[in-house]
Amino acid sequence: MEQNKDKLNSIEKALVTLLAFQENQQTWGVRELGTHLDLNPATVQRILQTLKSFRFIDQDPKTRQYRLGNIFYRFLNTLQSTYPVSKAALPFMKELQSKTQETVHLNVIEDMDRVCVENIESPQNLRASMPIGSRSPLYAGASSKCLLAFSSDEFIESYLSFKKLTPVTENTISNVTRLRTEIAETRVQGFAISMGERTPGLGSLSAPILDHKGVLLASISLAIPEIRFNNSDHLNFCRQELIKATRSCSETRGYHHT
Amino acid sequence: MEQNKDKLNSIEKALVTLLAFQENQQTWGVRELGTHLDLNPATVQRILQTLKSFRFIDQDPKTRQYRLGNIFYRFLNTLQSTYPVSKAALPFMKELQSKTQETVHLNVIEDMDRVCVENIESPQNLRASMPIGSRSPLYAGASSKCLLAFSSDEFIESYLSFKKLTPVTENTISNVTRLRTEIAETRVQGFAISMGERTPGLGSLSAPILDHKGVLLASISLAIPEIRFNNSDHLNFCRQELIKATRSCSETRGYHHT
DNA sequence: AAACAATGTTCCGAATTGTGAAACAATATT
DNA sequence: AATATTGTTTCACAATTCGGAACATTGTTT
Repeated sequence: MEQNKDKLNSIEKALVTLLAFQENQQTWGVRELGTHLDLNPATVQRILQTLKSFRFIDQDPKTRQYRLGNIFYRFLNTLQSTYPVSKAALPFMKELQSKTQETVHLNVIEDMDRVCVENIESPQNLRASMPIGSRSPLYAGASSKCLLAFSSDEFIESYLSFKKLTPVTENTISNVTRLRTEIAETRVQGFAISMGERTPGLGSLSAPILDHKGVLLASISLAIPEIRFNNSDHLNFCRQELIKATRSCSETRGYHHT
Repeated sequence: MEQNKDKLNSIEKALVTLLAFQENQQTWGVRELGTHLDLNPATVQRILQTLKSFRFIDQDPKTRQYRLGNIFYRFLNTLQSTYPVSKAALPFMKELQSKTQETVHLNVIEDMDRVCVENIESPQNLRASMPIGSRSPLYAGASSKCLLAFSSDEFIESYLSFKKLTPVTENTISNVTRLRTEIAETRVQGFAISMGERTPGLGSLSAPILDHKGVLLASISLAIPEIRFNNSDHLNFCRQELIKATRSCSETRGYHHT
């Protein structure tokens, strides 16, 4: 753990500790976490006790292991008030779901991943699911590709130069050259499309919300089961309504179409 | 800010800083936050910069003010994997929504409030909305009263002895004696019912999920628009299905009905 | 049941870091 | 343009944090 004059080391350790609690390892013991973070167990113990006293961390009485505390639900509420695009997009998403009868979700980029920040599920019996908080890499699925395509050139280059493409499904793009082609196409078309790249049997369409400077804010996406995705009338209708919704929403953010 | 040998002061300050970002004040300036927390501006600045470097905090380039970072969506994902009741309840919630065609939501107690941790919306045009993360006091609405009623006696006494009841709507209970009566009734009936206490025009039913020791884990609730709430056949059907769902779910947690 | 291993927790002297007053840089207001 | 307000940086000093070791608790093996 390297020293840096701009950051408080103690707080840094606490944040790194919190970030250890992920979907792939939800619970940690003190010594286990110490090994993982290269910190002395006594140090970890103190950090965990401080986090626990504020309920950022909870301790299972049975196993004595530590896990994330429920207080994090509080921050979700704050986030949805803080970022105007969520609030702005919701009415357009509702109308879109009403017209298409498909699952609609809103995504943003967070730490080089796509993350879902709002969703409205399809009322149909066969429907797609996209929980708030779910993540995927920026090359798997229409939402991700759309977000990547409408990001700044700097971001795209930075992402492509370091990111190793690991396929999510057999349909995922795993070739940088191919991905660059998709990015270029997406920019021209104004939307992204995919079939089975992230979840087998599930297709999606995605289009961006842009601000008054043309900067990407988020993407609205439709998640469509394959059987309905393969109906070209339905797919075209969905595409048109999606473009309409994202354009209208972008205009509320000051974006001007030329 | 009191000294305590068990907690790391620096980390404590960071956590208190994060907790300042709430729905009622989403953005803070450095000096403003310093005044609010009774900390020197230079101290706050360093804390914010550390939090920012991990993206727990974001700075609006235009206003230079600080707000919560998107990374908190990451923790929501972890939470939903961590707590078994969420995963356990989801199939029962889905079936309940299917049968009743009403909005179903799962709630837990967090910091003396009810907080929504899962939801499945009704497919009907007139439907109730209950976003994940939304909160209310433990005396307003069926979910809250259900959670309170099935909490430990210690918790109930502690809550009632210090909490000032401020009405949410004109139908909210604002009298402690009345609330105690409702708690007793709820315990006997095994479910709670309310009409317009939290949101005008919206009724709800709620029943608890209990573990093998009869300890409260969460409550499953149906949110029903008033027009359908007033249909007694529908309401009775909903109640029966709700009780069935929560009992079945409790049994998966080892609860035994006598 | 006893012995051993592993884990969470606490203590205390040494080492390191965090703090706040003041100055500076950037932006907003008059 | 001048002034006020805010975010940011610097540095000497005070305060806190750290880690090794011991202790307490729980789990596993014999």
